[in-house]
Amino acid sequence: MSTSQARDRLLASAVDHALNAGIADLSLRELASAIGTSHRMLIYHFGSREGLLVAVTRAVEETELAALLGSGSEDPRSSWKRISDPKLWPQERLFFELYSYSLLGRPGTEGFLEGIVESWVAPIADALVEKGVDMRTARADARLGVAVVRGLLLDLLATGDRKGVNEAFERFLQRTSIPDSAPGSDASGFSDRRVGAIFDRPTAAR
Amino acid sequence: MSTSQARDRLLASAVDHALNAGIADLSLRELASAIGTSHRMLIYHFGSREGLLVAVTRAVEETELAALLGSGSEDPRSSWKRISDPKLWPQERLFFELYSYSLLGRPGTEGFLEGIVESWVAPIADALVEKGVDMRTARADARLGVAVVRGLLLDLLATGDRKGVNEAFERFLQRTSIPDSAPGSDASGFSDRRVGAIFDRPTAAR
DNA sequence: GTGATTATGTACCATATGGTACATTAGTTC
DNA sequence: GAACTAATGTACCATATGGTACATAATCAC
Repeated sequence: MSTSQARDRLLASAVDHALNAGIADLSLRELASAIGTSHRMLIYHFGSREGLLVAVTRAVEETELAALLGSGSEDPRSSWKRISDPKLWPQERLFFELYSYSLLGRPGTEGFLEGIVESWVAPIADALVEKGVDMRTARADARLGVAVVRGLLLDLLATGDRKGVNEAFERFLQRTSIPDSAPGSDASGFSDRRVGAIFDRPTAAR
Repeated sequence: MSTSQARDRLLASAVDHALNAGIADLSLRELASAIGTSHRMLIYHFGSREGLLVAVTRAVEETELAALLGSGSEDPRSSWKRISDPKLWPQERLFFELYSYSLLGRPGTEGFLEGIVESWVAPIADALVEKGVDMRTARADARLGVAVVRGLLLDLLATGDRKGVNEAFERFLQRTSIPDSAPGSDASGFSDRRVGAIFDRPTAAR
């Protein structure tokens, strides 16, 4: 195993290829010839097939976190629009593929599930707490929001029906805020007009 | 390929084994020895590895529909309680595994996505419409509900944290103006007496 | 019982796989 | 330019895989 530029390039290519072809039944030789190298080189740089899987898994993990938490504060519609953009579909498909491998304990993907919920929930919940929502409710709401996003992404990837999925997301928003009516009549953090708090990062302190 | 009792038994065993071990990297020989037969027999009864995959996929599909839509009308809490029962986890894990394979176009799982959203959404939406919700809203709400369930299942499978996930689901119910379950006054649409409709497999909007 | 169909066992094959041994080239350091 | 290390190529190996050929047993029809 090595840590070099060559390795980095190879990894980038490998991830890129996995975005389109998946990673399940990918043999070293297939992958190698697809990205213009030899299976010998993959083993040289990653130690083994499993080592490669680990590397790809970590890369996807990081990309996913970055991509889905977005940059800074956004209103939820913008967040959703960005997240549900077809350009990200391969990334998300791969995410779910690795998710299921990890659920099955497939070697090389062990760490993938660690914090896969918490790393999204925590920042969202924190933001809600800052708005005065009690911690318990905030966490439940955040967790629900994450589930909605992931559930709708699954739908979107399967059906490709952006319109229908967007309407469902819209309903989620409508139901979780009290548009224009008396604030304070709902204990939910979502009752804030700026529902986007859900997607704020912790660092986007306000 | 054949259609016999022997085949049925084999299929049942295969599904059962797949529930624990997944189906991705399952070789015919592994599976065969695990369920007490020979890889020769699997090929005899299913034609090929892919044929076996198709059979298993279909079985999982059916089981999933039956298991998740439940029997008869229930209030949403009961439905969720049943669906999120640890006994069903292997089933659901396999469901998500096949979901991701199908997303990747893996041979043998092609049909899996067909109606994978619609077959759940339609009956729920119908129930909502019968309660006076307009069709468009009903469909959006139903779709959201399906996403919530699947999203929370993903969470549950990864974290095993029933308590936390249950709280999130509870928040969903609270927000959907579903009053604390008075049976019959259930506006969630998760209760549906016409379960048979489920099997009229409407085709998905792809 | 006989004959046919179904079911299973044994043995094999061509192929692909992950991994290794060993040699060779390209770069960098001194 | 010599010495050393990183990078790559060639060739190979043991193993596992899906699938097949062929023989054999079991089951059932008549």
